[in-house]
Amino acid sequence: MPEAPEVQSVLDALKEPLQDRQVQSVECDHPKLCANESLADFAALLCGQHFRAFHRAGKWLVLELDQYELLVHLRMEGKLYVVDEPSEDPKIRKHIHLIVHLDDGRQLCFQDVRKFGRMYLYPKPENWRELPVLQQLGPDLLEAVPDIQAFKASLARRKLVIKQALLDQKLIAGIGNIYASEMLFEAGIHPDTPANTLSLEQLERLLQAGHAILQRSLANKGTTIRSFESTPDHTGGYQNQLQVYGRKGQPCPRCGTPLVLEKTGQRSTYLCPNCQKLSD
DNA sequence: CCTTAGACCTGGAGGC
DNA sequence: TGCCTCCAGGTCTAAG
Repeated sequence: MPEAPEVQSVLDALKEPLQDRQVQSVECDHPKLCANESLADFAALLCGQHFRAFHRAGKWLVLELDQYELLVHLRMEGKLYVVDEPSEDPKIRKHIHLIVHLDDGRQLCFQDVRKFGRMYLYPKPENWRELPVLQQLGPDLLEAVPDIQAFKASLARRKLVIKQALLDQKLIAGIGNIYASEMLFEAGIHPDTPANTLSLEQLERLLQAGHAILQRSLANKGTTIRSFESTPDHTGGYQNQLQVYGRKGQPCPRCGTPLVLEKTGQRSTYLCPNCQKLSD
């Protein structure tokens, strides 16, 4: 579900309620939630810690504690939010897999229908950016437009199409399936173009467009297609500005040609067959 | 090293 | 109403 703007929206919503709060106790019913600690150790290590700082890298949330970094990846449908009391609706309640009780009586909840979301708990390094999982990530496109020469070089010896390259977090971080379609449309590039055939100018146009789209989406608190909420009842607003994603058959906003849906590497891709020509 | 299919999960939507 | 199939904002793994 969430891409960089949605993750940033979640993080922004957590900062105020979590700042300097202490963990009193932890309830967790999902042994696989924390990928690098047993359930018992995970809960025990969290207890007594205070939330001290908050960061995002790509689609990762980084919650800094006194002695640990808690990394959270929401994957497709994970939600992380603070409430006075979690919902009593059993349909929601059954998907809350972690409750962290805070010293002000409020509760940090992790809710995830599909149980794809994952957390890691690591001892705090000197700098949070040294965390092993984050070392794998390419430059973050929400944060800045990366160096285009370097990006081109990273694609040079790869045999993959540009749509797939945009989704590879090692090459560039923060883009997901929605914004990949949007930025390719904005830049007028066909998703199946071999990534290593794009010119510097094309890549520049693509990443500039992508950065602007991610920033604009963040300003709207993200995109809500199915289920995204930064906090309960707070949906994003960017879905109203999507140009192509989810709009199969509707007229291209630029030329009026019906938009099409195709699969690239098992994932849906939306494009305008007229504005985004293959060949070259 | 790189690429690709399958796995991980659940629920909603649409066809019959 | 019920059953079946397909689909979903992501990423890891196993195998070629």
